[in-house]
Formats: sequence, C-alpha cells, structure tokens
Amino acid sequence: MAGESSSFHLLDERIQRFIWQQGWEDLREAQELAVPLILPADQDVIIAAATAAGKTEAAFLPALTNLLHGSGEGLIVYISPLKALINDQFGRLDRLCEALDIKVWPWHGDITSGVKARFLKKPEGVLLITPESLEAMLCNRGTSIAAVFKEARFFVVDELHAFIGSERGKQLQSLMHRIDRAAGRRIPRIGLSATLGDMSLAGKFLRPGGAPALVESTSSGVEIKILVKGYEEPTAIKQVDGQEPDPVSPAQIAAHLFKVLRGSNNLVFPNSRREVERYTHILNELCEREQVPNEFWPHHGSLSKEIRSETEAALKQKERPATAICTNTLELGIDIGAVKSVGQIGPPPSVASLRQRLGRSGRREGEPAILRGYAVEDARSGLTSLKDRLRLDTLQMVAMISLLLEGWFEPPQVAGTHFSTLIQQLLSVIAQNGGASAKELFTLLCAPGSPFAGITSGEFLELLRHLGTKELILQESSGVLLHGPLGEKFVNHYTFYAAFASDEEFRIVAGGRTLGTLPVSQMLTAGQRILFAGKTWRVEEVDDAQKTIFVTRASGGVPPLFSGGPGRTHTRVRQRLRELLRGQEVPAFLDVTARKFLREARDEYERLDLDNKVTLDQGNEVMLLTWLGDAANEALACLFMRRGFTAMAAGPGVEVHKKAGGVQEVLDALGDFAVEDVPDLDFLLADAKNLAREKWDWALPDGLLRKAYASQYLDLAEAADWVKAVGQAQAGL
DNA sequence: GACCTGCTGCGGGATG
Repeated sequence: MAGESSSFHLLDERIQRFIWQQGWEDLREAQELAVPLILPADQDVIIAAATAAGKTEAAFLPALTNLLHGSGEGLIVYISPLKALINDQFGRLDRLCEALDIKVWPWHGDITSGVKARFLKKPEGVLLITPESLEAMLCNRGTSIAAVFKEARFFVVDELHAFIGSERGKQLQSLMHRIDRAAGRRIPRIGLSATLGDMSLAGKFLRPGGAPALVESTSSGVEIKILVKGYEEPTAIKQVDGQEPDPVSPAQIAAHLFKVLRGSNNLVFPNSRREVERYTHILNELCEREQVPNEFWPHHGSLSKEIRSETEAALKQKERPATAICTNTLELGIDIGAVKSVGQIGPPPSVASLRQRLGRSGRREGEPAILRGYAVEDARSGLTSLKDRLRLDTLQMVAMISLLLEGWFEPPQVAGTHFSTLIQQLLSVIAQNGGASAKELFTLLCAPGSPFAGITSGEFLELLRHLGTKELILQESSGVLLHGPLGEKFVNHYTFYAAFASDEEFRIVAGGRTLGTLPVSQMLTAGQRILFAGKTWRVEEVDDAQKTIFVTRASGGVPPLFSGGPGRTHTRVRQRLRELLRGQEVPAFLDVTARKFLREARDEYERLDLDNKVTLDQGNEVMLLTWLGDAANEALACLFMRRGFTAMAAGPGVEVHKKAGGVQEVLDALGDFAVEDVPDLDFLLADAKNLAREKWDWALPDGLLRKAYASQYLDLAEAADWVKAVGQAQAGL
C-alpha cells in the first residue's frame, strides 16, 4: 500500500501501524480523497459513499491524526441519529483509539451518569452523542459549555440525510451553531451519508450559507436484479357475520417469500408495522407447518429493544440464515451485515427510501443487489375507484423503480420555516445563558448564516409576544427574557430535549417481559386477541394508571393498528407514472400478472382519454388530474376550499365536490385561478383548521403557523403554474 | 391502508 497511497503517509504513524495490523490492503477511494481535505481542520467536508464501511474511517483517520499532532488535548464530536449506531461505532472506534491512547466516550440516554461525569472532568478524545443528549448538555450545563468544547476540532455528523428537512435536522444545525458561538470559532463540520442527491443542498444543510468540500466515491456500479410480481386480490364478499374476510394475497406473497428467501439473509419491507406483524406471523406458521426452523423475524419501532436485538442478532450471526420483516428501522446504518435480497411489498414510500433499502443488498464483491417487488391490485368488478382502475399502486412501484435505475431520487427538503423548533431553541438558549435579550436571541438564531435565517425581526417579535401570552417566557423590567411559569415546567422535564413530538403509549407485557408499545389512541380491552411480535396473544388486563397492557399466549388474533401518516409523493414520480401510462414499453422485470396490470391500466387511461382530459366526472365529485406531487395538489385543494368548495388532494390529482353548478362551476373556478394573482397565505389558509403538526406548533400565533405549515406541506408556486398552463390550454380551445 | 428517531437529575436502597 505504501507505494501507491499518498494519503496513507499523511496519517499518524500509530494509525498507519493499526491499518497494517488490520491487514487492510489499501485505503478506499473515499478515504484516500478525504484524508488531505480533513487533516488541516480548516474546512467543512461532505463524504458521500455507497457503503457504511469506510466512511467512518474516512472521517476519523485524518481527524484522529489531527488530534494526535495537536497540542495535547483535543475533542472530536460525533453526532448520530441512533443510539444503536453509537453503540456500533463505539465498538469500532474504541479498538482503534485504544492503540492511540485516545479515549472514546459514548453519550446517550442509556449511558450511566458515571461515564458522563468522567468525560466532563476531562473533555478530550472522541465524544459519540445524539442531538437530544447534546441539547440536554447545553440546557443543563450552560456555564461550562465553552470549556467543554474549547478544544473541539471537528463535528462529524453520521447519516446526514436522516436529519435533512426534519425538526431534528433544524435542531442539529442550531446545536452546532450554538456550540460554535460558545467556543468562539467555526468548528469544521464533516457530514457522512450514502443517499445525498443534490450535494449543494446537503452542503447548505451542513452549514447554512456554507459550501463544503465534497468527497464522492464513484462506487463501482453494482449490478441490480429486479423482479416485480403482481397479485390479484379477489373482491371481498362480506361473510355471514358481517366481518370482512382476511385478504388472500398476503398468504400468496408469504408463500413465495418462504420459497425464495429460505436459506439466505434478506430484508422484507411491507411498509407498515401492521403488515410486518401480519407477514411475520404467516411466515412463522409456514415454518412450523413445514417443520423447518424459523428463519423470519420481525423488526419495527414499536417492538421492545430486546425483541429488536434478537432480530438484529439473528441477522448478524453466521450459523443460520435469517430474514427480517421490517419497517425503515432497518434502513439506516445499524450493523446487520450484508443481505442477499430485498423484498418490497407495495410501493415504497419514496425513491430515496427504496434506494436506501436496496443499498443493504449486493454489498459483497461480485454479488448483485436483488429487489423483489410485490404489487397487489383488486380484481376488477364494476364500480371501482380511479386508483384501482389505473392500477396506481403497481404503476407507482414501476415508476419508482425506473427512476431508481436512472439514478434519480427525491432531493432533500432543506427549505421550510421551522418555527416549532425555533421555540424549543429559544427556551433552550434562555436556559443555557440564564436569560437573554430579544436582540441577543435574534442575532444568535436568525441572523444571516444562522439556522433560522430568513425569519424577519417582525415575525420574531410577534413570536416572542405570543410566547409571553402563553406563559412560556416573560420579560424582566431590565428587558431580559426568562422562562415563564409554563416554560420553566417544560424545560425542566426530560421530554424537552427532543425536537419532535411523540404519542403517548401503552407498554405490552407478557409474563413480565415487555414486548413493545402501542399508541394510547389504539385502545385495547380485556378479552381481545392481538397479533404482536409475530405471535398471537389475549389481552388479560389493561392498567390505565401504569399505561400497561398485560397479555398471555393464545391462538388467533389480528395485527393492531399503529398510528402514522402517509408518505408524500414527489411530482417527478407522478410524471413518470403518467409517462408509463402513455407509453408502450413493457419493463422486462414484470411478471405475467404485473404485465396484465400495466396493460389494464393503459387500456383504461386510453378509454378515459386521460391524455387530453383534465377532469373526470365521478358523480358527486370532479377529479382534477394534475399528475403533480402531493404538495402541489394540496395547494390546489386549498384554492378550491377558499372558493367554498370541499376539496382534497387524492393521488394523482384533486377531488372537488360539486356544488349546484356541477362540473362547469369547477372549471370556471379553475379559469379564474388562472388569471388571478397567487393569493397570500393568510387569505388562502384563513379558514383552515388543524394545521399544527410539530411539537411546539400549539404555541404559535396563527399567521406563523400558517407560514410554517405552507412552507413544508404546500407547493403553491407549482400549483399556480399548473393552473395557468391548463387555463391557457382551455382558452386556446 | 400509512415510518422513525430521543430523553436529566436526584434520591433512596442494595452491594462490594
């Protein structure tokens, strides 16, 4: 290696020795490129590379060299979205750092206070921490923050894409910014990720207004093998007792999974926790019936840590093959080893998500990535919805796969005004500094280059005044802002540190063992039978005070409902879907039934003349077919609602309830929108209710809530463009 | 039909 690698020689001798001892043949491409960029610690860097292996080292080999060559003490702050990832990384880094005599400090909710106290006594080495724990540190140890981070050389943010666009991402930006300010200098930021489409957007996220150096590993193109199988669900006939019969396609899909997945490690994504339960149970029963050892394990966010660890351990060990039926809990970089194939039941939530999932397969040299898609459609019988007639689930899956193959996926949503997280950060800064003036707060959080830049001083003052009326803050006669009585209560409870909201939950306990949790909104009663953790149970007792549901093993049971909202579809996906409907080409990866679905959808598209028609009369409603993404369709629905219509975004378009004037009245409204100016948000959303989505939205003045909502959920500009284009086309007829 | 993530400080009692 020594002869070919120039970066290798830049590393500290002790690190070079460690690399030899590991028997690593040479530095990976990303490592080779990253070392000279990171070593001087004078700029931000983003490392985008296909596999998890190698990225951590690409950041840490030069960062640790910098630490070793520096003047004694120094600190690297690694920030992870998952505790599990911190535990994995601790195992890997501690081995390396032991040889270098550098301490590694894991810090999250499960780490004992003793470890944290020892770190704080001498804050040197590598700190592995979550955003929430960092928030707690700033809140509770405000006076010592400058000292703790005085010698911080780098922030390393793992799984950068998992933060972009969310409340947590905005919080993370704010935390790094506040630490920069406390330390009195710009601490270089290193972002690690596999899925970053537009690198300039990711760069803007890593540091607002920044432009980091980029390391993109041109990974050798892994071969992708794809098969999409169609399944026809017979029309349900109500049984004598009025109950819906069980659907038959899950049993058929499970039978196929059983046949093709046994003997190897795989991941299957059925898109919801409920379906994870359903499929795990069917597959477990199949193994039992065939008298073979069980190879199918459940994994989702409502299962207890113990049960999830069992599944992760089953995937990691090499003795027996194992397949996880899972949600996106297994999408991020937890170490589960390579898998042979990925199953996707129903359309994935996004192309980015599909890409991340498929990235778990084909990670060994010379092995392809294998994707099996399962598409279910209702059998045809008379009056079915447009979604059924156009086979939209199947077509959406095919559209997403075709975009994936082209290398496209949804860009990260860096924009968006996160007033909710601004409230959290205001309260946190007040805690950190024991009070602050309005001007100090605005300069720290909202000035150009700050995480909340773009918020005007007028909006900021409006927010502060409103927080005063909510008793979250109060102003001393000197002008200094402090916590109000309610603010004090919130900040002093540990739930304050997370920027995102969460449901209240019941624990499900069987014989003293916690199986997992269910949201309280999904009330269960004694005697009910449920399917949970892949097994069936009878509810014995519901303890409201202890928020616990006691269950015992029993036969029979249906999977419970969990809470959750739908994913959001991007305009590009809808447009690709329409291209598929218009086209003739039949992708080679479709099986006979999936081909049939595609043919039926194309026939229907032609029969309804959807290439030329914008409206479809559906009786009580008019369907406006925009073929735009959800954000534009929702904005269009808002325009109609403001005109007194009942309207909602529905798949590829907007469903508008007819009024007395029928279809023509809807078209007239559309014609008016085309020539009117785009309305402002206060007008458009004047009557809108229930806009609160994020944790602190309840404390926002109406105008700011409307702005926050619109910035994240509505694309008014795209809706207006569509309306204008359609209006012109109609005028030309 | 529809995801996921995370969490302090302190006091009391047991243990080495």
